[in-house]
Amino acid sequence: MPEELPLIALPTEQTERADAASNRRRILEAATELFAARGPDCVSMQDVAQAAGVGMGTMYRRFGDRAGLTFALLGERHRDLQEQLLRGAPPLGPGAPAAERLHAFGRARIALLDDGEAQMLLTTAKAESATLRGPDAAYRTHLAVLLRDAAPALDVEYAVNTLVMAFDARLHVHFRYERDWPVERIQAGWCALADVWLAAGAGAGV
Amino acid sequence: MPEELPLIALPTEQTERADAASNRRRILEAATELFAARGPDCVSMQDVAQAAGVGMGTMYRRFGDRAGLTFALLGERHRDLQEQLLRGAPPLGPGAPAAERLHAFGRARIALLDDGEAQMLLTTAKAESATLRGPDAAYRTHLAVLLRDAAPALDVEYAVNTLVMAFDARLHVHFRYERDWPVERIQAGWCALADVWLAAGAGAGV
DNA sequence: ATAAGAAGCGGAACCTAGTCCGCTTATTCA
DNA sequence: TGAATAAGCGGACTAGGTTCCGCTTCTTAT
Repeated sequence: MPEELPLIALPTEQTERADAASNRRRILEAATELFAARGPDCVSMQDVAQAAGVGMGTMYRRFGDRAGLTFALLGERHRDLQEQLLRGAPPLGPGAPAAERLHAFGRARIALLDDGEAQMLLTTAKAESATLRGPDAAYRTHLAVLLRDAAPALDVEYAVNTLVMAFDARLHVHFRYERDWPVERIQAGWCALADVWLAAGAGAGV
Repeated sequence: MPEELPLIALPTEQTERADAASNRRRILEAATELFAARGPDCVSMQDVAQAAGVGMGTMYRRFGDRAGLTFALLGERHRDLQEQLLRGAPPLGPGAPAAERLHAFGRARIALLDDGEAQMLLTTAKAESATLRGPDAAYRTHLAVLLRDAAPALDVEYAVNTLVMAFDARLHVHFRYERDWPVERIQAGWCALADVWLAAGAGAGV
């Protein structure tokens, strides 16, 4: 039996009108270009709307807010990773021991964060954390499943949260550019956290 | 020898001009009243300035930004807690074993968060986390000292971050009001996290 | 084919955090 | 006491995210 399916929802439902779908695509393309060209902190929603040739209303109808647009832009990479988690080869995919799968996942996720994602997420810093609504929301299930199997003695929900909070974009930027840590140190730290939960939870259960 | 002194800076330096100090006081009083009366999410910086009888320039000269004002409002409670950590009776103050001190601190800090602080911090959600600049910034040192002594085998800086990230206001509100957890569960989760780091780090060191 | 209605659209208006700058006032020192 | 000066002040202004609403366009059922 495969794990639960915490797939990131594909934004394009079939009930979307043709012009709406084309606008969505144009907005995403325009945003991708502008973000790449100027950096995400020098691109306003106006800029994107103008470049895409749509009005503000359209932007906000499609994506809800700036965070929604950002998450949509990040969606593809995360759908790939998620696909690997569900059906890829071990250690990312099923088949490897929990500790190895956790490590592989953590490293991969932090690598994405390090590859421009953190900067993008920082520009969305409104009233909610990416952890609860953004890409990482989808990984909670994955982590919960792994922990529940391998460390049943834990308050799995709490442990999962410590693990995803560690993907916080501001924290990543802090470590990386204010403290000059190499990515590997952040990844190692995360793996240690995962191990530590596993060790603590393995005892009582099974 | 006492621990290092990560004291939250008192905002009133003696070099502050008399009118400036009085304005600071009036702003803080006005903000306290308005926040209490309407809730922090229904009070703009304009509102506070008007109620205090000062201009916007004064607000921003005194407190830098909305987050600065909020942190100042929270300051007193945190100075109290910090005082207890440094010079109070065990288990908060010096003298108790590290695990007990960590538990006592975590519970106290989460109690503050639960007592209105989370809602206030949510309205500041700009480009930085309270973890890096707000009240919790001051607790990093405390945690680092305790961990360094009791668990020298760890990457203490990373572990400290997982511990303070768990004080995230959004996360707290999520657990508390969207998932309806009792405070005690959050506190227990945090204590478990602290224990788990201690257990992992105690082995190799000393 | 066409009319009815839902879905979508544009962009001006709004709200609020944060900045700027010319004027005012407390302080200090002769 | 009375300049000189640095600190502080007010409030109009800017910028950017978000909302609103009257108009347009796609869809579909007849």
